[in-house]
Amino acid sequence: MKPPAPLTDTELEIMQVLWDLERGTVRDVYEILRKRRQVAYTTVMTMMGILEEKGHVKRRKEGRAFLYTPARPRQKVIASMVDEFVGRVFGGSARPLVVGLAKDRKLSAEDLAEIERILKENP
Amino acid sequence: MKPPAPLTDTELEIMQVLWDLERGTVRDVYEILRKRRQVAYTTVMTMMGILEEKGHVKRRKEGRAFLYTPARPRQKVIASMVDEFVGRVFGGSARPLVVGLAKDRKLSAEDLAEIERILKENP
DNA sequence: TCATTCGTACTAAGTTATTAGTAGATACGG
DNA sequence: CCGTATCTACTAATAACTTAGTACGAATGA
Repeated sequence: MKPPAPLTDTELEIMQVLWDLERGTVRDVYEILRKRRQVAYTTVMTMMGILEEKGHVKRRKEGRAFLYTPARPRQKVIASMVDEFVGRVFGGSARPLVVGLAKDRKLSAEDLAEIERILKENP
Repeated sequence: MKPPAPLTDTELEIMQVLWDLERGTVRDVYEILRKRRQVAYTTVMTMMGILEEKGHVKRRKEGRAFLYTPARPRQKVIASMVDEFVGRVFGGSARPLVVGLAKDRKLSAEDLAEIERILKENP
């Protein structure tokens, strides 16, 4: 059960759609993606095939087409992406990340309150 | 003055060394890098040449070799990497990022206090 | 002087990611 | 039944990234 290879940009883009849908066919994903940017149906299909090979999604036949479902919950995958990012960019410490966000005014007082609430709740 | 293309992994690795050193030759960077992992001198040189082409570093002749200096401060570059990451992974909102960090206990009460202090100081 | 060291420029190979086209099977509408 | 649409599998082309080798000039030192 080792975690799959990290998601590339396009892979992530498709996974986000799939997490939102919870499940979907190539066509489902394609129809959503094409609203944002030009992309070919077969491109989406290729990418979803790759996601399946890499273990990011499971698929089963559903009528004529495959129905794809995320293999791991969004939260877990995103968390490991954050870990990787923090490791690579900040040497593993989240503190300079949030400090930087605060200095650049990317965090509000409400965000702060929310963090405080979470830290209190999960002691 | 457009910001250069985003840093790739190896580029970032070298930039981190260069920001730490403030300036350095290929050999300086090479000697530090090779302590962490196997790498060829010419590989480091190639990468630093690419960093120069991309505008991430400046260089000038210093005796026989080139002396490289970062073109932009670490803080700015890292901040735009964070922006890109937050945009790509969290749709642009820093809140779910820090909330996730808090839930995963990657933030301490001290970190929280530091954020609070910064938000108060920069109103 | 002459071999060695150091540094650069140039070249190249291997990998991965991304995008999409083609061919063929299957289903479906009329 | 036949043409069209849909879906998959396979193939391909391009680009970027990473790594490192080769060639050659300049300096060094014995």
